[in-house]
Amino acid sequence: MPLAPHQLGTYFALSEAVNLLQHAVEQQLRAEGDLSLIQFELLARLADAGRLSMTELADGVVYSRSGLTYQAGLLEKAGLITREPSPDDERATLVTITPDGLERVQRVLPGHVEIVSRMLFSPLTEQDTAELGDIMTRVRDHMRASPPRSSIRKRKARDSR
Amino acid sequence: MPLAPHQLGTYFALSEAVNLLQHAVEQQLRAEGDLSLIQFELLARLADAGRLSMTELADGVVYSRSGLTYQAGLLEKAGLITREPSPDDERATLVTITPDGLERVQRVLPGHVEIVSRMLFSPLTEQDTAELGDIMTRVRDHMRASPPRSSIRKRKARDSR
DNA sequence: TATTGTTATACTCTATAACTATA
DNA sequence: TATAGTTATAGAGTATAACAATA
Repeated sequence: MPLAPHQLGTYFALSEAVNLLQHAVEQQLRAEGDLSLIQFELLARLADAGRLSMTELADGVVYSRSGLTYQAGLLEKAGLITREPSPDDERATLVTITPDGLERVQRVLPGHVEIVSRMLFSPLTEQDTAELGDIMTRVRDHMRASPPRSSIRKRKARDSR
Repeated sequence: MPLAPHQLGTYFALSEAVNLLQHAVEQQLRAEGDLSLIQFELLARLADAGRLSMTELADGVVYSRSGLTYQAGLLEKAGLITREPSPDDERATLVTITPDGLERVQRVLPGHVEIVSRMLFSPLTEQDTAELGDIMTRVRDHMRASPPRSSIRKRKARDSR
């Protein structure tokens, strides 16, 4: 089924707007907190959850395990997180945010929020925001429920080893 | 002004969904056409416009000039575009898509469209799509009209040299 | 055997600054 | 002086495969 013309326009506007927003946010995080977007997301998740295993931390960040190890290494070297073996499962590593890490998140959060408010929400009514949230929540849940073919391929390839 | 709770949820759903979609699209473009998303976007713009200067090509792709030169170098080496000096303005470089480049775009387009249809649009009604398009078009135009502070800083820095 | 995580490695991408040439 | 584009270079991010250790 080909895309209808209005679908194409919707897709382009969506991609372009999110790219512009992410680009602006990356500049802000780098300037005010010396953090990449992914590092901020990891810290924000930890600030919310307190302590997570590497696998839990990777969930939702769409990341290879080695990539997460790399980023965790940077954050640990910067003193923003600590890693320790889990007592429950000795294969697992528990990641904890440090006071410095919390301080860093709090430092960049106002600027982050200000940009998102100004760029994304300022031209929207409350009803727009609610509709957008409803639509994108449905889309996200749909995507999470039906993984792309690449994941299926990977699972099949792994299964047939 | 802090974000209202429902704004935060909207922002997260939006970011996460677009990230998942882009990740899937990148896998598909790489697998079926050996192209990065940016290379595909550049080729698609050229397929539509036929011939563009480097500056025109950069518009909308949010890219440093050197980054565009790098990507154009890759595409030219792959035989998908050609570059030639402009007769009108000898500083400018005109970029043209080759028959091979067009063929490459056409090769990956069906898979691309299929993924976007399945991941983004399949859980949406026509009205959802229209609303999403309307909202994101407004947001995108707003972002384009009011550039982020970093651009202002750059202009001011340049002006005061 | 499967899972958790790390390491080694190679590659891609991106940004900055310096540079050339034209307007 | 400003603009179009390239180059050199350095750093960051990413992915794959091989690996060790535990479940």
